[in-house]
Parts: sequence; C-alpha cells; structure tokens
Amino acid sequence: MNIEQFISEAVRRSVEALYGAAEGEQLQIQKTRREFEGDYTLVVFPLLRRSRKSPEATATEIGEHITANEPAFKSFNVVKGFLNLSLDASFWGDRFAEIVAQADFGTAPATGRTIMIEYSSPNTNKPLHLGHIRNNLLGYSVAQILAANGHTVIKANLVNDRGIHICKSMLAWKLYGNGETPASSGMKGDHLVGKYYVEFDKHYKAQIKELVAAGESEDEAKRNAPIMLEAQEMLRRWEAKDPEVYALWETMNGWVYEGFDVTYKALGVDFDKVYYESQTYLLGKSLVEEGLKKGVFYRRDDNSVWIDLTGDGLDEKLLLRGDGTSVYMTQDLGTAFRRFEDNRLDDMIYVVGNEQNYHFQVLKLVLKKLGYAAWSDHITHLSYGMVELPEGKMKSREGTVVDADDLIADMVKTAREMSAELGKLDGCTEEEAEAVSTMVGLGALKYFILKVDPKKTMLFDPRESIDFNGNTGPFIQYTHARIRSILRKADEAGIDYTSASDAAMLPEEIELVKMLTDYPATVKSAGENFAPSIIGAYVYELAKQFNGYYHDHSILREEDEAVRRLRLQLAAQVARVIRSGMKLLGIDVPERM
RNA sequence: GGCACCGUAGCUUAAUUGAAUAGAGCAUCUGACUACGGAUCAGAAGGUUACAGGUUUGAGUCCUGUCGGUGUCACCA
Repeated sequence: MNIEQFISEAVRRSVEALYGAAEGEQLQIQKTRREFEGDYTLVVFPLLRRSRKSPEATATEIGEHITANEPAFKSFNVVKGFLNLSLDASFWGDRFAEIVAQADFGTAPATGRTIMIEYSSPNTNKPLHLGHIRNNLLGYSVAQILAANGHTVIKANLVNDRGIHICKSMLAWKLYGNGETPASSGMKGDHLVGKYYVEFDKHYKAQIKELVAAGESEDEAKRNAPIMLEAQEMLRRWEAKDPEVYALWETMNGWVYEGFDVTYKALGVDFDKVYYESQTYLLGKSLVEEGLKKGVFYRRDDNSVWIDLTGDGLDEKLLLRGDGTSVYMTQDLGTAFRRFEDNRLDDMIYVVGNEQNYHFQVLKLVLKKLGYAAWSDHITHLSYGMVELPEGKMKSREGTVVDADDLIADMVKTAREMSAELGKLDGCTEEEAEAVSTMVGLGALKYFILKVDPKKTMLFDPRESIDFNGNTGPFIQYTHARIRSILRKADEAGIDYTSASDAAMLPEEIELVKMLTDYPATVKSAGENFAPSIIGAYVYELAKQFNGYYHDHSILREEDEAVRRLRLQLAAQVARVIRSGMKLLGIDVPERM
C-alpha cells in the first residue's frame, strides 16, 4: 500500500466532507518534522479561503473530523496553520509486516519507458582522470536508480576515438616512440598513449617557439608548426581510410581500450552499448547537408558550414570545416539522430561536464531547427561541476591532473592502512583483507562524490571521505556489517526470526519502521531528480538512526522471545534497505569488515 | 563584454512542490558506558542563507538589481 496516498485520500475525505470538493486541488501533506508530535502534517493555509476561518480553527476542525471518522488516525495537534496527525501504532505494525513480506521492496513496476543514459565518453588519447570518476559514478548510479523506478535503461558509452587529438598521439608515437608497446614498457595502454599525447604537445610548443623567434606571429606559428600540419594531414588520411594510418589507429586504440576496461572494472561501472564516433560521424555530415537544403545552415566562402543562432541570443556556430572534416557538433548531431532512430527512446540523458552547457544548448536548438523537436525536447543534459582537491585545482596544462587509476589505488591503500591500524584485519586472510579494503576505499570515494549536488563544483577530501565516523560511505558499510554480524550470531544460536512477532514496538522502533516505509518514495524522488544524493542522505540517516537504537537496546541478549524476534526482524530489514540503497549508488557492502 | 551556473556555520555540505525554530558531518568543548563489534552514544557551542529591493499568509528556494567566484563564447573534443 502506498502510505502517502492512503493519508492523502483520508484527509481529502474529511476536507471534502467539511468544505465540499474542489477540482484539481493539491493537498499539502508532508511528514511531520521530528521536533513536533505526529506522523503526517497537513498545511492548512491553502484551505483558508474555503473554510473562512482562522488557520488554527480550520486545522482543529479538520483534525476532529478525521479522528472521528478514520480509524487509522489516533490523535492530532495543531501548531499555527499546521495540523499534525498521529497514526495508531498498529498502523505501523502492519506497514512493517508488508515490508518484510515484499520481496522487491523499493523497486517500482515496469513503466514501459526506455531511457538511454550516456556517460563516461572518454577520448582515446589519454587515461581517465578525477573528472571522469564523477561522471562515471553519476551515470552509473542514475542508471541504477532509473531502473529501480521501472524504466528500461540503456547504459551507453560514446567513445571519442577519432579526431585530431588521437592523431597527435599517433604521430608522436610514430616519430619518437621507437616501437614502444604496453607489453614492452609494462605501462597500462591508456597511460602509454597519454604519454605520447604529452610528447606531442612538448614538441609542438618547441616548434612554435622557434617560429616566433624566426619572426612569425603567435597565431601564425600555431598554424604553421610542422608537427601540427602533419597531424592535420594524418586526420585527412584517416578520413580517407589510408591503410597505414588506419592500422596504427586501430592498434593504439586497442591499447587504450584494454586500459579503460581495467579502470571501469575497478570503479564497478559497465555499459550496455558502446558507440564509436568513427562509426557515426558520417551521419552527422549528411544531417549538415539536409540542413543546407532546408536553408537552416549556410556556407561561407571558404566552404565551411555554419548556423546563425544570434536570433536566439547565442552565437554563430561552426558545423563543418572548410576542408570538409567534421567537428564535435557534427558528430553529436549524428549520434543523437541515430540513437533515437535505433532504440525508440523516450528519453536521452547525457552525463557531461558543465563546461559543455553551451554545447548542449546549441545541440538541442539545432535539432529543433532541423525539425526534430520531438527528440530535442527529450534530451537532458545531466551537467556536473568540477571536482577539486584540497591541494588546489587540477589543470591538465599544469600537469596537476589526478589520474583515476592512481586515485583508486590510493583509496584502497589508505583503507587498508586504517583498517590494519584498528586491528580490523587481524584474523583475515590476505584475500579477505584486500577485498574489504577495496570495498571500503571505493565506497568512501563513491559516497563522498555522490552525496553532493551534481551541478556544484565540489571539493574531494580523501581523508575526510574515508573516515569511519560521520556522513561517509565506510560508516554506512560498517553499520551494515555490524547488523549482519548480529544476524549471523542469531543464526548460529538457532534463533528463528522469520515468522512475525506480535511484540509491541517501542517509539524508537516505530521511528525506524517509519523511516523504512519512506524508502520507495525516496527512490522515486531520486529518479525524478536524477539525484543519487537523495539516496545517499536517506541511507546515512537510516544507518545513523539504527546505530542510536542499537546502542540503547540489546538485541541478542533480550530475554523476551517475541521482543527479540521483533528486533532481529527490524535489524534484518534495516540491513536489507541499506544494502539496496547502496546498490543504487554502486557501492558494495561487506558482510563483515 | 554577452550568456550560463554557483555563493548556506571555521571547513565539507543538506533542505522534495515556496511552509513550522535552515538540517548533518568534520574540527572544538562537556559528558556516558567492561563494550551482543568503541570504527560507540548523548549533549553544547557555532547562521543576518553574499548584499539590496520585490512578490506572497509564508522565501535559502520565485522576480529585479549589485558584488564575488567558475565556466563558455575555437576550423579542440
């Protein structure tokens, strides 16, 4: 049963009995704040116009009517314009029994909607960094949450495997690489290719300096540097499918993919579909042709193609270079088109950093102007801010980029050290110790990043994230492990807590049940807002609440059998919901730690 | 300069659709307890929600302006 709906309908019956029905009226019902007595609260201000009485009198009148006519409502109190309603204890007992019985608690029935979510979207010229971590965690978690809301979700990765950037790495490797491979160097493939991207930039800058010294302007030098001209030539040869360039491209991209797979696996993310821009960019070009025919785009004297968006408050935007090669926007038009065609999507979500807000604004507008408003209206840019570190901002140019693989390894190492220091790994085998450290280190990272509103620039402090106290992943994991430990002991002692208990619940136990009943609504809200942080806040609050309860009440030592059974049932459900919520965040919870 | 986003306690941050005394954690201070897992619990202190107006019964939230920060306005992706 949907509780909010039940409450809302009961209240509506009373309101309508007193003041008559009002078309389309939205009653404002919310959970009662903890500092007030009651379970649910009706805000009566909007009803004053119809009651023609003071807020207090209106609230009292409704409260009296509800308690007299609805058996589930036990009592009420009025504070200003707020009517606080208390439900009978047996109501919560029934809800708890429902939770225990419901196998798929927290997941919604199928909606029939298909949603594609694209995230990660790496370039193949360098390894993943801290920004990609936020991207991957957000994308994966939102996918899990949408799936729990009953949608069919397609997780997609669009690999940017073509373009001038990869040609730069290829060229530098060809010129200065001496045939180095991941096998020969022992380097992870993506790191090796990234090394040559840096190498290119080094030589490029040196050449610019020479040309400037020889009298050219900065801009001329940038255009005329031989290594840059050679890279551009390589891109043209690639688009012409030159066998030699193509073979090198395939080899180096292969190295990168092997490297990415390792990182994705460590992060615990995966994809249902992988798109490659090399396979979709031509479709973009045909869309550009279509736009030219429709007169939406125009061609300049140098043969390049543009769209004028100044009438919409934006700028003019390039869609195709003078030499006929495609740019970012060309490709994105193509991939957007193909995805809606191929998958009959209801919605398309792009998880992309906020530095591309403008790009997506333009993309949607261009699609609309081409006559594809039916899609562009269903495109959402899930935009997120930068991740900064305590030491300062990361800038790729200054070499302060934080590598994803390094950060993951650091987190696991720190988790290992802290656990060892606390003597938590004493009885463990090496394998167990490593497994727990990995879960804790990654749980810390994931939870810390996901609990923050995506659109905000955030500061990631590794030391704070891995704290075992406070609002952290490890604290939640720890609470889960503790509960599992109690349940294991109950099992060992042969205590059966699967059958229902008829023991009366204490107020703090009712609080826990109330909190558990919130879980489905929380999942729904997180899905509608694309906000893993909502799940994070819920799971933390639940864990905290249980910790307080657990500290004050013995569970295994409880002598009354019915009470003990009730408490074990409660603990088991809390653990189950914690596990379920953490799964939506992509965080593993250990059975013991 | 145009456009977009952000500005909440010393620090990191939350607040659903506009709703009650703006909630947490870290750090600080005070206390509890031979611990079914102390990686614990309770409490205190800490806020003019950048600023100034406006709308509203009610504004951190909506509108206008100012200040500060970031991003973007590339034949890079």
